[in-house]
Amino acid sequence: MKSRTTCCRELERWLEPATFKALGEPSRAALLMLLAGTPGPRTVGELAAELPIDLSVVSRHLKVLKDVGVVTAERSGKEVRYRLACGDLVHMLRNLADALESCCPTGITELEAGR
Amino acid sequence: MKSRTTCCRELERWLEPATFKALGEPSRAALLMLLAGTPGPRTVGELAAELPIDLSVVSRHLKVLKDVGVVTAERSGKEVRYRLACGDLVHMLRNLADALESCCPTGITELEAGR
DNA sequence: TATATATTTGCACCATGGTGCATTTATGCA
DNA sequence: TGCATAAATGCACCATGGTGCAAATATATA
Repeated sequence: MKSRTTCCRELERWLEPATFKALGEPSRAALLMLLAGTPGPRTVGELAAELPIDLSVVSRHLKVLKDVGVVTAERSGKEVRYRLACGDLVHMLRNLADALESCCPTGITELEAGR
Repeated sequence: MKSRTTCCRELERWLEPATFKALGEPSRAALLMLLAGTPGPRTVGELAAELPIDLSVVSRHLKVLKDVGVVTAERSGKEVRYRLACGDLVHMLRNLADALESCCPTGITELEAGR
């Protein structure tokens, strides 16, 4: 098990507020699920067609997700194809879980969780 | 590997916007790190003493974290001891990571991550 | 160049929410 | 009961940000 000071550095590294704020907005969470729901990239128009919000708003949400590295964008002619950065996201979540687990004394944790 | 429809249900289950919104606020992220940084519970006053915000604000932030299950509260005399629900949080993060991984075709994912 | 389509950006509106101060509530003790 | 301490709540202020519409930009094609 890592030391407590080490786990705190790890926590600070992976608990990026901007990323969680990006994922914490319902419309953006819906976008993420749409992107995860089908293989391959999707255009802004395709995504907007499946949500009850304006295309321009979808474009802005995708920019937010791109800025925190949750999605990647690639222009293809007139369209821009957005793709979920699945590997990076999974990597972040697992590292954060590991960091938290390093911090929390397992015994107490299990007790608290009531299992 | 789970089917795509299954992974979407799992995603919807674990990608709770309220939880991520709670973690996406810098002051609350700081609270989480303080709670993870030392073993055992902390009182509102102790936590407020380590942050540049008013005690009342800390109290409110802790309520938000409690409402989404990130921390637990236990009154002990005049004090209220807040504790990180570490096990639940780790559980949620790992399940979310698994759901995402089930959705994303691994080959494409690895390519995107540039590894 | 002119036109059409896809996306982004400027703008204004408005809801949400983070903040501090003052007050209230909860608890323990004399 | 009265007083002191810890925490929560009411309130007002203000910054942030989600939203739609219109205009601007990017790209392909005639």
